[in-house]
Amino acid sequence: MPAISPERMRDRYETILAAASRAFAEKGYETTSITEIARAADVSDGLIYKYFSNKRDLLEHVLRKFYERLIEDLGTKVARGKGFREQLYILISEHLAIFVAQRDLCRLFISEVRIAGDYRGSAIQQLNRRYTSILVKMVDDAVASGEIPEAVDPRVVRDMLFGAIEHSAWRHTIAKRPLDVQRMARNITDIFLNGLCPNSVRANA
Amino acid sequence: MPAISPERMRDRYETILAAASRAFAEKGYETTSITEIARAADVSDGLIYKYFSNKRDLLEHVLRKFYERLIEDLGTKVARGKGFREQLYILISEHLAIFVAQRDLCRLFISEVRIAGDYRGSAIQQLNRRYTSILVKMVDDAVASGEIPEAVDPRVVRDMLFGAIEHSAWRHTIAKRPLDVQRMARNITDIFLNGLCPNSVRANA
DNA sequence: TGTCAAAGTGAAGCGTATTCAATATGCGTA
DNA sequence: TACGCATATTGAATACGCTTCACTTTGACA
Repeated sequence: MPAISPERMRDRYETILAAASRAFAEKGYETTSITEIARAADVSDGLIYKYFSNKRDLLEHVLRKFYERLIEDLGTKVARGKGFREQLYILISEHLAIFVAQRDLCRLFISEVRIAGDYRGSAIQQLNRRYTSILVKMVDDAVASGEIPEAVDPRVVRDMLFGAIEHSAWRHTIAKRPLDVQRMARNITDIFLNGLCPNSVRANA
Repeated sequence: MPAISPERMRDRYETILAAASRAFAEKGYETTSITEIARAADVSDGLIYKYFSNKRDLLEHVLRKFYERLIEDLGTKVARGKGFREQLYILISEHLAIFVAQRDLCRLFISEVRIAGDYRGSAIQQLNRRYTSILVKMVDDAVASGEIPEAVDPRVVRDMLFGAIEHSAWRHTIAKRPLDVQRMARNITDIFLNGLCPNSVRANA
């Protein structure tokens, strides 16, 4: 016999989450206080702790919601491409586009999630796995179909590619410089596909 | 007419800096308190604020010292290589090696420096510029000598390469998995030089 | 050896996350 | 419709950590 209907509780949860999302995205995690979030959601400070175990947990829920949508979107969009080369371009440009469309949440994710000591094994890491596995599968398929050499390790490609994209986008994010998604996506795709010195001997040193 | 000799002040400064460096590297920035650092350096809490303007400033001095040594080392080591390909391999493997030798300070750098709102224009960013300019110069020279095509934008390469290296190393850092520097350096160098699909048509979409 | 500018102290101030005892609310029931 | 009670909700108290500041100690120099 609950004191309140499940719908209302769901409402409260969503309201707090939305308020936190807006505040964190706008002002950053550290500089946003629980009191501010509480005011924005029109609840008391204490109530937040009935819905979330602490401030960090609140952040995690915010980013989880954000990430979940991303995965769906990327999966369907990449699936439309035919062949490895086209799919790679789509993945890169879509990933870059997110940095433009959701700059503040991306900044929040990169600056706050990474540092968490408990990232390993966290729900967010699970989501990251699913997100990046889209690329890993692409590379696996391309190796199987002979589009790219067997020597290529999909996990190395994954780390390199997402690192390259995020670092490139990050620069524009903090500089608040506009980011030409198409151009950058073409640049990155080109280097990944063809390298800096096409047609040269493999392996060094 | 100073109350104390400059040497002794220098000593105090170094002692506090060393204590902070150890503590931050070991426990992280947020979880280390000023009181802990003060105790480790055998001074009072208040004195730290005579040498550093605040906790963040203390962190910045720690990372600056760390970075300054890196720049010197990388510059001289890369200069030993002959030609772009060899120099690129050296740069990548040396950069990766730092993550192994100085794991904790690297983690501190990546997790704390990036997020700072005042990163742009900071002393640390200046150092980062100098560090990455080693690669930019390499690429400029390689373009000039015809080793790589003119179409390649050195700044794109810079962002991609350092992003790729750091992301790859980061995974091993947080997982506390050992990192095979030679192998990873060869993998990364190979993909950057030759790409995933060697000998194919340029540009997509 | 005395002076005093500066090094050094540490407790108080302040801001914020978190807890908890008290209160208000509204669902289920008669 | 009204009552009982589980629980949603409150907000003041607590805890903790950075920072300040009024005061004390030190030691270089005359």
